[in-house]
Amino acid sequence: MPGGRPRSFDADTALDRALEVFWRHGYEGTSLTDLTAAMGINKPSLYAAFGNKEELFAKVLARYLDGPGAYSAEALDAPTCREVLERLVHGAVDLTAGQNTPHGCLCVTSVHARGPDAHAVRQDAVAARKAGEAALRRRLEQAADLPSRYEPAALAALVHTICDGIAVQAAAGRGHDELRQIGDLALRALLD
Amino acid sequence: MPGGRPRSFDADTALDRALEVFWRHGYEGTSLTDLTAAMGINKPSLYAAFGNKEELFAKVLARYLDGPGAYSAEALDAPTCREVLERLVHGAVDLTAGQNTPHGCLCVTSVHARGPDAHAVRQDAVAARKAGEAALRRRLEQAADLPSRYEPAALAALVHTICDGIAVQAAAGRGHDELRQIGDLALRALLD
DNA sequence: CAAGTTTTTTACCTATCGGTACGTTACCTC
DNA sequence: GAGGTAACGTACCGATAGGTAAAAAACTTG
Repeated sequence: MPGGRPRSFDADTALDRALEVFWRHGYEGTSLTDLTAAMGINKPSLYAAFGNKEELFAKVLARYLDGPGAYSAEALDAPTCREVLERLVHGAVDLTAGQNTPHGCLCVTSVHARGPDAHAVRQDAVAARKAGEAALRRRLEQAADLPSRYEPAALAALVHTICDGIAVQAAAGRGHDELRQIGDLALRALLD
Repeated sequence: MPGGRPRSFDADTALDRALEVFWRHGYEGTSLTDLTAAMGINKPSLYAAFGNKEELFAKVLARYLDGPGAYSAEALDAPTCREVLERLVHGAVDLTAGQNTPHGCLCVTSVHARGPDAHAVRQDAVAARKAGEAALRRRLEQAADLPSRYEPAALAALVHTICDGIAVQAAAGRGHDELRQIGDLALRALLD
């Protein structure tokens, strides 16, 4: 029964192109023209495949979270508390100051999209951030080796705050190696 | 010789209104209509008094830095190293999660304005951030009580990173009291 | 009061924004 | 091959973006 002209582009690679653009220029700094140019499709194709700009961004954010941002969940599988935090901090540095990717974190830049049309987008980013922190808190609650001076919730919040700071620094132009040193210093202060 | 119609508004209070709007909605999320409405003047008056949107923002940023942001420079006058860092961190919490001001830091949100028309604005913000960190580094270099495990430059960078993280958390909706606890935990980890 | 100066107001400019109507093209099924 | 279906390209929509031209209004100086 179905038929119809087949799609001339791959939806996943198109999403990856959109991710690159949103990541580099932010939600508000990205126009539909930027998107269609990068994705290699026209506006009607974009709308048919992904909905409007907001919905496209939601799909892009999801792809970001379980692509480049997947380290954040995977870090929780590390055996020791120290290793979990190391992987989170080092992962944040690598993600936000990578060589072949835009600088900064999509989830952090999107929190700062505060124009009238960016409400939904900001909410999406805030929700993703809350989920990530809650996961870390649960991991720390069940840790046998958490230093006794820390409450899980408080440490989880602080670690996420430090990772946010790293993302800001990366977005402001600080390079990977310098950020790595900052991260290591933070880890030492927290755990030694 | 000079004469002319007198200005019907006060330039400084108009700047304060513009600051409130830019702070709340970001550079890219703020339109000239938003600005003129908040400032109580029309566009031609705005252009005559402050130049274009970019120049207005630069003036607003300067006003922000030595108004709400002045704590950052004043903190350096504290007698002890610990007190300097305390005042910086607590100041960041109060600034970014204040009751009567928008949440977040203008300087941090502006780093995330990455659209095509926001180049100059982003550069302004980055420059202000660099200056602030350099001032802290110099203060720590001349400190007699800097814990020996720290290099001044590295600690300055880390403290500013933590303050950036606090600003992000505030922009994402975390409240003042929670942020204060996060800041105190960071201070304890750094200095105890 | 007249001349000169500066601000204010209104109305408008072009470019671009996100989003869509519509006719054409390419495919599958019969 | 004919008919149905879905994506394609083009050309367009109203709204709004940042920015400005020009005349009316309010002041100072002579």
